[in-house]
Amino acid sequence: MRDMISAELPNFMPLHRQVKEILLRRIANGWKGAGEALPSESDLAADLEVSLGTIRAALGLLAADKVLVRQQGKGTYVTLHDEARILFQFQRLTPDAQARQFPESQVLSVNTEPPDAGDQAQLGLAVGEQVVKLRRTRSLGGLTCITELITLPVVLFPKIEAQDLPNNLYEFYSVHYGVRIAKAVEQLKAVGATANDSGHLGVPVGTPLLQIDRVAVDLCDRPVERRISRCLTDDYHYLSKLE
Amino acid sequence: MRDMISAELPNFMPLHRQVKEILLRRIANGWKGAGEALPSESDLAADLEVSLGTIRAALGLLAADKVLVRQQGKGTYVTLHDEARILFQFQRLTPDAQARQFPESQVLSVNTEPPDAGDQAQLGLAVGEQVVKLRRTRSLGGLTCITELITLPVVLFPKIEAQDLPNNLYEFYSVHYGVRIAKAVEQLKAVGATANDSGHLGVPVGTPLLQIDRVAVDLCDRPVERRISRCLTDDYHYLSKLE
DNA sequence: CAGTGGTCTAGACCACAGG
DNA sequence: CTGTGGTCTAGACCACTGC
Repeated sequence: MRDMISAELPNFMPLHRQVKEILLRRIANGWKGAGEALPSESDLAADLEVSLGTIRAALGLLAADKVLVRQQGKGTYVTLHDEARILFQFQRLTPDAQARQFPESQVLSVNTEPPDAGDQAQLGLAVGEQVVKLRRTRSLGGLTCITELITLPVVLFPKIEAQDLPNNLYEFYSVHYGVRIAKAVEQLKAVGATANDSGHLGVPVGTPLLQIDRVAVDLCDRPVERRISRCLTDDYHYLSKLE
Repeated sequence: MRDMISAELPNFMPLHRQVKEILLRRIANGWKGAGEALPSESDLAADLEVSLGTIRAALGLLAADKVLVRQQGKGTYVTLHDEARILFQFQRLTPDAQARQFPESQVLSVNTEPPDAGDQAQLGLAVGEQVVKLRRTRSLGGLTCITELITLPVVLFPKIEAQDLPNNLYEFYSVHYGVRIAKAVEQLKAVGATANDSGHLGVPVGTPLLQIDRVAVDLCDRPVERRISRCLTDDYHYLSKLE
């Protein structure tokens, strides 16, 4: 078994970490789709020829990374990017007085363009590589409060201009392009509304907005989406947990 | 053993969770101070009459919660709130072009006052309970870029007005008042600079600032500090990881 | 009922720190 | 060298799910 693992993954690691990486790689390659069940612990243990405890450690790590969901008595499933999960993991903007909710979206335009310097760096693009820029506005509780500019490498998302884009993009990426968002890093700043923001949000130029510059990565930590959101925060706040 | 645990902690939980809670309670009560080493795994196992694996699971949970730090070959230690750790866990405001650094502080005033409605709710104060309000400014790389208002229940921090307050408050709380900050929740908004902000930061009234409203809790999840920071973000950003 | 994941145990061996 | 935590194993029993 150690030999088999070494063949699949040369570098040294504890066994349970190696098992984790093997399973992660398999999942990233489409071995099991979102929502599908993995084989049982004992089947996996037999398959990979390691003990149950080692398999459990690996599955536990993947569950902690939110790649898998485990349910006693049922099985282990590949995480589904349904709205509830997106809301929990990625939607940090919350109404001050109510529960978190999924924002509605209105697409403004979709264009293939050359990337700017920031896109180039954040998405790790090859020289000359083109990107798709998706502009939209979003509303929470009926009030338009976000302008959004989404940048995607055209290589990963061919012909996305022709598609009908839903509200929940991460689920859409997964279903139509096999691109699964695993996590993201956001940089926040306070900025003044531009003329463009002003028109869409109905506030004066210079109004303080919360700008969120997000880079989302897939299961293998490759950056696949950049998203700049500019949000009105009079009745909303961004929630951040430090633990 | 089960009976002994039941005596210390009546409600049902898996054994390793119970062990975790027992150790957490002991630490919160000053059993071991910040930086001190815990007994070895086998000593703890013998003491609590559970298997090594169970002790390891409990210690692993506490390490994941950053209450403990484990070092192979040395031992298990209560987490120390040194600058490096504070920087890593609580200092999310980062220069755009440089590494994270610890901000310098200038104390403006320290006063005992009645709490406002927000303090009352966020800190879970008893009716009529007084608070200490600490106002200061902070600078990163020589430039004053943050105004800060810190609110503390006077019950937990008696005579703090008379103390000389250092830059690293969380370490100070731990050493002088036995209050150990474990984690925090922050609510972020974009706001316009007030006349007060304007004076301290040297920017026009209305300049967009990032307002961070933090409530920090101790090991037992009791809120112990509220802190409202208003930050210039021209050359800084707030880093948030979604995982 | 059978099959799943959840918990607990006991014991072995390894890697590392420090005298 | 001893003692620490880190890893791996094997096997037992429990709790939950769904037929």
